[in-house]
Amino acid sequence: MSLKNNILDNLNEEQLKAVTHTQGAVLVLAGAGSGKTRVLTRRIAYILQEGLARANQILAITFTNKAAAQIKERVYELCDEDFKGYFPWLGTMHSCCLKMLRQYPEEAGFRSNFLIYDTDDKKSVIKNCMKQLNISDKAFTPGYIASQISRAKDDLMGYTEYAASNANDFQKKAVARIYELYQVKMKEYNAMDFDDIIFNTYFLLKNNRHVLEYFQNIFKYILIDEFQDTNIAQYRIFAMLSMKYKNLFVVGDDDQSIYSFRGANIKNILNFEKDFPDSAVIKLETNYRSCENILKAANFVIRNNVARKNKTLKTNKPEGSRINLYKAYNELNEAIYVASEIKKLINQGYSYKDFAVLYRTNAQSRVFERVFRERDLNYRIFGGLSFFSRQEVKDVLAYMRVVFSTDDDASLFRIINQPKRGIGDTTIKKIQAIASYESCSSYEVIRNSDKYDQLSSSCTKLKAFSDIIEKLKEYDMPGRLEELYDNILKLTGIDEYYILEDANLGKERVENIKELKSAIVTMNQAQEEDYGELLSLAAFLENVTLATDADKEEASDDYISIMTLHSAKGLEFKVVFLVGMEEGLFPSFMSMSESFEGLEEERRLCYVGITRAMDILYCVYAEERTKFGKTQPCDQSRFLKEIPRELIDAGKKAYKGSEQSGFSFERMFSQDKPLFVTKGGKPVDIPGLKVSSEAPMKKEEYNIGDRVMHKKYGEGYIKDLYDDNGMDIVEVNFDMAGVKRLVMEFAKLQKVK
DNA sequence: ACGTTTGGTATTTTT
DNA sequence: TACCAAACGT
Repeated sequence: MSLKNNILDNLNEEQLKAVTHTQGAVLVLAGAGSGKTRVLTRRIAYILQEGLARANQILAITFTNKAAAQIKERVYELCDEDFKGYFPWLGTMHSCCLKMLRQYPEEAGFRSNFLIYDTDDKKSVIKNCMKQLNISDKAFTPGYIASQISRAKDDLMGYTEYAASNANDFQKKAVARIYELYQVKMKEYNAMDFDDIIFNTYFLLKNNRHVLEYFQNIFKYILIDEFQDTNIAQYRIFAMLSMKYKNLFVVGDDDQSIYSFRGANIKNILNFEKDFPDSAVIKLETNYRSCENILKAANFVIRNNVARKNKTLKTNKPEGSRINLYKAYNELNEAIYVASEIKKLINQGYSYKDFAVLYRTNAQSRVFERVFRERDLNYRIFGGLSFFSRQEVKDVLAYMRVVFSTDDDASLFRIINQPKRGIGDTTIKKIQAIASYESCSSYEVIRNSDKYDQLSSSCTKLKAFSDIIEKLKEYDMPGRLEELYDNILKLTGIDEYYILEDANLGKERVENIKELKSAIVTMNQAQEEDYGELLSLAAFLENVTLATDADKEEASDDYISIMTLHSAKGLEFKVVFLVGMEEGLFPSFMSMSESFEGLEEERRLCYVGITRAMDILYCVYAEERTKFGKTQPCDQSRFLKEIPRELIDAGKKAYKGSEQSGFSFERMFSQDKPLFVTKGGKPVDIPGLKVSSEAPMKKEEYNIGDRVMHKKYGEGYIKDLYDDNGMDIVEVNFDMAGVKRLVMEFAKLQKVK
């Protein structure tokens, strides 16, 4: 392995120690901007250079996809040539654990083609469980149940333990029942949720000695980034794996722990020192990122937290400008102000990529998107709902998933009537009842629907559906994913269906599923280039659920980053705008109602936000903001008050321009609803004009061009008559209501002379 | 079986 | 507001 010789250049004493201390466990407490990533990547390169391990004997864990990509890139940069065919295990907790599970699915209790369920899938399974158990979704929201189950798994509690430890709690006993049924169903579906990936990996290693030993022998070096954000289950896994070589290296900062809502546990740091009593502890306390004023502000904010190790970061950078504070009228004015400041700074020589707009909630992104687009500013919104979670994309993916695994009921019932093929709720209930009685999969019932009397009426439709799936299975082969995609569209006609359903929305949907195809093509190419092998359906589906949009290539890399404070962790920008700094929004109302711990976590989040900035920091809040459709007055965030006045430049007055008014004409006129038109633009029922409900119209009696009368839509001309999947459809162009597609059997049209 | 309307409700952060 | 489920009518 030949490496560039600068691996140890430009490191301070502590950093150097962290890089070169390669014997035994190491705990690095790294403040914000103290060169954590640099240490991590150099250490990997150093281990390789010294020949202490081959690349594939190194396991490096990050918290987000973005961080994994970044570290990968930097490690590759540091190493001149490739890794001689060996690759380090470098990825998120979830992707690395999944890799182990894929290697030993049977030992983990799953069939090899198990699938990963995302949050949506998970919620829909929980909903079904609640229905089945007759637990009203008013008692608990599915979201609450989901988080209870997650927390339990984070603490390695299965449903049995959960039930046992909550035996006296009436409500939690109900949760335990749902938890149990949920796990039973997931097993039937041969599926895991995100938390199961971790949970099952733990028990895979714990219960299978040979598997544990296999991986213990592989991983000579284990590195974990963002250690403060790991939960108990995650920590246990990697502690177990490193018991042989004991080379566990963890980096973290208690002040940046912002994921306790996901079970992250500071106790892990204490456990670490207990489990590895000889561990070296290294502190990185010099910040190389932010100007002094910014760092001072961050320190002043974070010192208000009670539960923290006392430390103060120092910087060697210049004082810099003071923190800009701006009070906007409302969220629109806020976005306009940010846009104008960005334009101003761009004229002074900054470029788009130097800016980040950070907010507490994804919902805040909208205004920025609109305003930036109007002003031709290059931007990119991270997070929010990912491309792969759009309805239409999920539809097509559901076909792919069912082809891959017919046990996947969540996907199966998503597409069984999408596009409409006349299979409704009643039929679905029957199928599920039969499946549980026969203890086979729902898909098997569908495929053999002719054998069940209860399904006689829908058997033809069900067969037609399963025939499509069976035909598609032919393409479940590495390298044939594009064909699979093409045939899904061809055999289901789902693209035409979207258009038929709603011409405008449909167009957008078709665009999106076309983009899915280019995603397939891109991933296929990447797979060939990186690994010299064809992309399998399994690998594709996994990428799609586990990867967010981090790996989506952008045409230009010069854009303003717009994202939540959470996604900004680990990143840095020359200019940062912290927007929506208002009580109730940030700190969020939810966190304040919990406990003081919730508030402290918000404060850490604020600390993370401030320390993202290198040169200039803006804090913006609005006097009033629209929340749930209502305009509400806002107070500035308590965090702003924690920054001493002398660090703040509040001289920024309201943005002077034609658009400054707090009263928004734009909003007033952009309402969808016209003021003086009858409801929905449709004619209102006129009393006295009754249409007798006669026998259903017969196809033979009508022709294209006939004038007909409809009870609700009024009069119009028949535009088209045709058969759609066994249903007679009539399309009528109504004078008032426009073109409507009606099922002849129910339309009850009357001929008009 | 499907489409539309209505009424009720939720509203944090991510793999 | 925006989204969803149940109710209602076709």
